[in-house]
Amino acid sequence: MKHSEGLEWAIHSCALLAMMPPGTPLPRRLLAEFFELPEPYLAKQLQKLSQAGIVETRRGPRGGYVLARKPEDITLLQMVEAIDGPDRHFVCTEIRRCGPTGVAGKHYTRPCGIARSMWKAEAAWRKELAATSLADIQHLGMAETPPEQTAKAIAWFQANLLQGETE
Amino acid sequence: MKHSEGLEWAIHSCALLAMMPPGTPLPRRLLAEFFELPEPYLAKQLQKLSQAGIVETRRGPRGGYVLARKPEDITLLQMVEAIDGPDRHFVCTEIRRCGPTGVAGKHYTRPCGIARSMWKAEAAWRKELAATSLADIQHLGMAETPPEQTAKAIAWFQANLLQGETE
DNA sequence: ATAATAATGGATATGTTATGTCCATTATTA
DNA sequence: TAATAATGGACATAACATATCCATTATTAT
Repeated sequence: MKHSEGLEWAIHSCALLAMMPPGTPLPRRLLAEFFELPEPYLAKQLQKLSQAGIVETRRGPRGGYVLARKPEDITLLQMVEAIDGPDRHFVCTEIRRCGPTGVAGKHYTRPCGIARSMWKAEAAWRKELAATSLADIQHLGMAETPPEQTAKAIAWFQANLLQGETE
Repeated sequence: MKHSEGLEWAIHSCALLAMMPPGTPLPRRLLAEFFELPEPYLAKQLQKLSQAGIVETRRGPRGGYVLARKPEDITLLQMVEAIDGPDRHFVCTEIRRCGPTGVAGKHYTRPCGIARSMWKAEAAWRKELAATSLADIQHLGMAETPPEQTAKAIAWFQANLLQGETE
């Protein structure tokens, strides 16, 4: 029971896109290089973000990924559901109906109480995720990123992404 | 990203143990038969519950499993952690330190904000689980179990568990 | 138009975890 | 002493996450 590592990549990718100057698509190759991630698999995660409408894509030269909405309007829950899917974590297989004492399904009017209790806890989790936006995460990130890294990152993007931009 | 099916079995097993007359150990064979579950694999789940101190075991004839505490004192969180482990679901691999712009680990004073946000949501989930006891679940279960099933269950236990008890 | 760039989506391979089974051992009761 | 029942280790299988590859489509610059 743990989240896929791809989720971590996806959220960090969104956080990075949120820091880019507006209207500057970031190609997958640079994203993968920036985090030292395997590009083909990262592609799968970005595809899911794209299909979920969280990022938009621009094909061709000078293309890449951009956020589809303002960071304030992208929640952690949306990113999590884009990658891990919308399904509940606790699956009820209705074992209460099985065995020698089970009765016909129609006699069970409500979902099993165990499932409902588990789902209630999941709802609390989702609520917290829905209350956290990419802007909130950005804010946390700014406070904790070492200044050295920020400087290096700016220089790196200058060299790799924006080279020739001003020629 | 979903819970193991064994978790469902474990919680239902505890709920069943909670309904047994006090001091009556329920052997694994009957538990498995009652829910139509594969006994050897159910054994693994019960072992975890036993190691976590949630159930106690009695070996030998007339042995089996009994709850180690009153249902009020067993929480959903304890059962979940017994089966799925205590680890966090979101694992932070610190990819912020990777790549061409990462700096030495000592410069990062706090855990990554993305991880902290995910963990905050998990804390809300755990809090809800910790607030739900086996007694609460029992209460929900009683309200939703068809009377026919209750009758069949009592008869079945009379026939299988308590036979010869009063001879 | 053409060449180069970049995302898409399908197919496939690999590795890890969950699921399931088996058995020898230990503990307990009749 | 024989039967019952949990324990824990070893092992097999199935499902899912991770990873790679490639042909295709879309776009931009020349």
